[in-house]
Amino acid sequence: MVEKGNGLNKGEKTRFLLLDTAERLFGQNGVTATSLREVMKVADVNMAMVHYYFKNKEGLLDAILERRLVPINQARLNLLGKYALETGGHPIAMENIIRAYVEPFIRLRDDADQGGADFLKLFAWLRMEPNFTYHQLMKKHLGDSLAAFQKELKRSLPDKTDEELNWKWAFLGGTVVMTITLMDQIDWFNDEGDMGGSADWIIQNLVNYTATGFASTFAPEPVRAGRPS
Amino acid sequence: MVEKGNGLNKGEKTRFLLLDTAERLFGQNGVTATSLREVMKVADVNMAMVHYYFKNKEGLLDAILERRLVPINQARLNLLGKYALETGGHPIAMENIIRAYVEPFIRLRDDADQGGADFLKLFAWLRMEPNFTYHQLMKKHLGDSLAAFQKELKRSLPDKTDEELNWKWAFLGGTVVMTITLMDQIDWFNDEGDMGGSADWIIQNLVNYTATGFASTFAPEPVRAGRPS
DNA sequence: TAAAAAATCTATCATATGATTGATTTTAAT
DNA sequence: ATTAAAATCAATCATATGATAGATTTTTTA
Repeated sequence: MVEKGNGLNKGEKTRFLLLDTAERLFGQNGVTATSLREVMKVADVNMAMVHYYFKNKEGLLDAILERRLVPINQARLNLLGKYALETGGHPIAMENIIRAYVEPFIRLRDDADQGGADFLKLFAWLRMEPNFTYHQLMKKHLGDSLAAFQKELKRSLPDKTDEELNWKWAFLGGTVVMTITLMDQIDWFNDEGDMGGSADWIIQNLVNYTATGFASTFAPEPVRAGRPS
Repeated sequence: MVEKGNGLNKGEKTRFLLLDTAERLFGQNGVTATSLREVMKVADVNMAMVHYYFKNKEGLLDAILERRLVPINQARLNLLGKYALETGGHPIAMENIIRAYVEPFIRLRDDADQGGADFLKLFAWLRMEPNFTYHQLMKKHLGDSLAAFQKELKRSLPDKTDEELNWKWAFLGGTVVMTITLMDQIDWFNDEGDMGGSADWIIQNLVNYTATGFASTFAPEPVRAGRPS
């Protein structure tokens, strides 16, 4: 329900219906575990429609990712740009780099439609999935904005090696993914309730935690054959 | 090949063979994406053997988890006990709590057999998997040691709320999972090579990073209906 | 209103899956 | 050597899956 029923012709309507339904089921049960038949049944749409609109299951997933990640990337870059403007040429504070990356993403949770939250789960699952095809799909939709963040990262912490920054950025990714999983999962520790808290609160703490971690010191890089440091 | 072929009778031998093979394939391709037929084919063992030894696919996964996690939990608690002894009644330093938790786990990567590394991937994937059955399996095998760590955590950082500690512990989990994924994945950033480094180096940095993060400050906890703080 | 295009439907293909049964072989015990 | 138990095997069941082809309906265009 990203697009309400405003002025959509018949085809667009079922296309969106499929995207919404698949996003929900993929997020709730995982991509592999969700059959196209199930999607069609829930959406109350004919079997053949997936192939008509998306060619195949992978195409469907691709469209889901695109629909959400294009605006997300845009928002991330906008925020990054805003912070860059504020500092007037100086490096952006770590907190703000992280915030620019995390905030548009986590905020999906509070989207008017449940779809945002479902997408987050789908994304978290996808990030950990060993399936290479799915990974490539993700990178395809994330790749562009990543470079900008890497650049700002390096500017903000010029003394750190690329390897250290890459690892820490990955740590951030893991924290984000786990946050997503936990926001929605039953409490991992208590078997009841959730680990709720508003998106704002979570974002704030996630940013603080990660920014602090970025300040930590990595051990001297071990010498590795064939990789110039 | 956790157990070499010493003194195993026929049944135990194929049982271990199945565990090894399934662990490898589950880790490399994911549980859902790996069919029992594939496992049997690779192990060169008859189809019915899974059900003979493990009842079904879930039973197989269960056995895999148990084989690895029982010693891991033991090692974790041993380390924690060692550090507790060293401090002589005083709270254990955050670094050491985290190290006790992380080290036995990450070190699986350097096991003589590739199985340890495969298991790590399996575990990481499992942690993010929405499938509730699989989650319960994990908790069943992790539950016991978790309490001990929570207790030491609280002792070490008595001023933090339980909620903050739970969140940060979850952050640690996410970082660990991402580390596992990354240790073995082709470089997420550069499309080539891996993000290697010895297990020791990685553990050291992971511990530093996370311990630093634990010192960060959470925003004041928002009031939540029905949940006493 | 007639023709063209878009969208939907029914039916089906080819294959993969987890699971089970009952016969058969191998191993261990007497 | 004989017998009981353990382990393996081939064959099959019931079902689920992604995908496609071709007919049919609906919508749009001229």
